[in-house]
Amino acid sequence: MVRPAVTARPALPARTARAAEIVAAAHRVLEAEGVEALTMRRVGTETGMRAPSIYKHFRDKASLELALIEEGLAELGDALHAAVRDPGHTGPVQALLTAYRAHALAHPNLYRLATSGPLDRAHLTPGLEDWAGEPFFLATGDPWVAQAMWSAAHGLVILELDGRYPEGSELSATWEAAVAAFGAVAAR
Amino acid sequence: MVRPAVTARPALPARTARAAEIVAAAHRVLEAEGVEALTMRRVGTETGMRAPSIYKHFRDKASLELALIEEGLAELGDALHAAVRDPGHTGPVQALLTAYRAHALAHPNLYRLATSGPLDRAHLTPGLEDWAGEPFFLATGDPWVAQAMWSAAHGLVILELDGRYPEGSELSATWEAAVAAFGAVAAR
DNA sequence: ATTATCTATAGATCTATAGATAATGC
DNA sequence: ATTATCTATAGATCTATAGATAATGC
Repeated sequence: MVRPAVTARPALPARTARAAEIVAAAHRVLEAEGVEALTMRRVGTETGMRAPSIYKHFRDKASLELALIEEGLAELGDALHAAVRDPGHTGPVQALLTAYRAHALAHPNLYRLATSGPLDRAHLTPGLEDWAGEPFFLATGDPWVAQAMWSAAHGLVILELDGRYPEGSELSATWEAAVAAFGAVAAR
Repeated sequence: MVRPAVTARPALPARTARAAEIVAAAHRVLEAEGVEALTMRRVGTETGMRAPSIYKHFRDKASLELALIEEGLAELGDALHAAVRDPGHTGPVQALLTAYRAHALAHPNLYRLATSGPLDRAHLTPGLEDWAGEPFFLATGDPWVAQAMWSAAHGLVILELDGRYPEGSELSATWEAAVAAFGAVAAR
């Protein structure tokens, strides 16, 4: 369920300056070179240190990745909340889907890391996922329509990022079809 | 675009008996143990040989994976064509989405391998992707609605396979919402 | 003769730890 | 004293090739 009633963005965990630098370096490496380049060695050199030193700031690679995932969800949530807050003349469903696609295409590798594969919820900032998904509830007024629309947006985006659409695809027409479909069942 | 006018399932490449055994073994390993278990060594032992021997039958690991991807697309296409051929009392949109989810959940690892990440189209059997997606056109009557619906189905399924839905999610309600949304814009 | 298989191994990674050394804080 | 860093390296893989040996086909 995409839950309503989450109002403010949950605070991400506090970090020392050095840990924040490492996360920023990892973010740069990931976005510029892809997830297969995201190694402790590469993050180290990007930060100006050796790989083993990172372990003084992060217990293991998974916890560094989790920090990136939280950044990704927070930034995605920011973009989506902004879209439903000021939907313009198009209506909230179209505004939300347009913002979703634009954000994912602008940060493809972080988007993929944050939304694909299993998620270690036990260590994720509580409420962050709900907060990021809340705009879908705000745009549709129904938790199940909201969840279906979020899932659809993810499907459209991830297939585009993975280069999965056959040649000749008119992605804008595909997105318009999704807007029409969910616009037809949104309660507001 | 999800193209119409593809009628018969394209024939998959011919294989020697040994190559077919290797693909079958790889299929078993993948489905039972996940993609990280799909190594040449593991496929070898499953076939009763050593890893290097596989290279007499497949040029490299990627071409063995491509064989699995083609099997996955062919089996998915079979299931979807069957659903639109005999939609029952529910109508084609619901029949198709129900079949899509059921097939993916029944073969999660092969589904993921066949639909996630980049695809080496240059070596894929021509027409196979189009044929697998054709049921979406048959169910909706419009190529862009079809492509949006296929993308949405993929999003719903991949998030379920990845354990991405928050606790308390009623996935059947989410799928019903998707059925309602695309049922509202389908031209037939 | 040719093909399929085997053993052995090159070569390329990666994560993470151990232990030494340098820098910083009280 | 404590913390951050370094070098060195253990340990774990994996893909793919080289070259020898066994099995099969004419």
